[in-house]
Amino acid sequence: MLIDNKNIANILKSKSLKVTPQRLLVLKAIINSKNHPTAENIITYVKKFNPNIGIGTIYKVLDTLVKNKIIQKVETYNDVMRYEFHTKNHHHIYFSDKDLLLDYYDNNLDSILNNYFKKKKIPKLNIESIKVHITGKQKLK
Amino acid sequence: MLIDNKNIANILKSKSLKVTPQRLLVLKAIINSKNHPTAENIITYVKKFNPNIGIGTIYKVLDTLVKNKIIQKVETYNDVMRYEFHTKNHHHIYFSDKDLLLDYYDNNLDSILNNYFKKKKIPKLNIESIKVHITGKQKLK
DNA sequence: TTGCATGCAAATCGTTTGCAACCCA
DNA sequence: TGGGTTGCAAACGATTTGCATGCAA
Repeated sequence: MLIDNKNIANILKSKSLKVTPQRLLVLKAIINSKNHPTAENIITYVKKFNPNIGIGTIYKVLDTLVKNKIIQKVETYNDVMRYEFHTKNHHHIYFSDKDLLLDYYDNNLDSILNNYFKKKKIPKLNIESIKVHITGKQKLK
Repeated sequence: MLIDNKNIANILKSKSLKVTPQRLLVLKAIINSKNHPTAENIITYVKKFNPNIGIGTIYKVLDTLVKNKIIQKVETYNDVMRYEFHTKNHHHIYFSDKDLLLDYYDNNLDSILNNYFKKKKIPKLNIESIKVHITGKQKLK
């Protein structure tokens, strides 16, 4: 998918959100980011192109995007929020030695898990997503 | 496992940590808690038995316990820390409609995943744990 | 035009820190 | 006794809030 401002504007329009330069910038920051930017990462990126943008505005935009399911919050072990573009199901690999979180796509794994939980029903739960979180350290050699 | 102060003291001693009333209380709060208490939950519990304990002390005790792998931090989607007693590998079920996080034990699932990743090596990664995170909503009927 | 969005600054709140007094081993 | 631990209060830092102004539709 090629990303330009028109594409991003369409994402906003599809949710009946007003298209503003601030929202375009914030959303572009997240889409262009390789790995789960923190609010601080996003602020740094956005300020390069619009130094006058308010921090509060950025947080409000992030909140709006999350509420509209355009982006989502990522679970973390420390206390800063990370965000990612809302995309198809994927898993996470966490390098604990580096506090680095990578996406991991594996259709094969997805179907194994889906089949497993299709058979093994969990009482009173409608499953919406099944994600695997792998923790490890970098192999040195 | 029956838990009394002697058991908890032994956990601390096994890590060569000094046994103090504050540490006993904090650790007891976590062990007795059914589901992943926040620091605030722990503070409330502990203050019932020792109103004079300092908030800073509680955070320092939590930090010490995490560093000694007696407890661990739990990944969350909001910005408060949650803790759990360090125990054998388990998975999490998250009820998004209630912000409720439950433990899920499944040896069968564990071996499926371990076998899968034993075959499918991930480059440059020494896996330490594989956890499944299931998100869903409560089934209404 | 009009209501939603922005910029700004103050406020909030969970967590951390520094240090003197304390107390477990 | 001595070094790790505690209590306290101030500091910190990420995020939120309120409000006047601005701007997209």
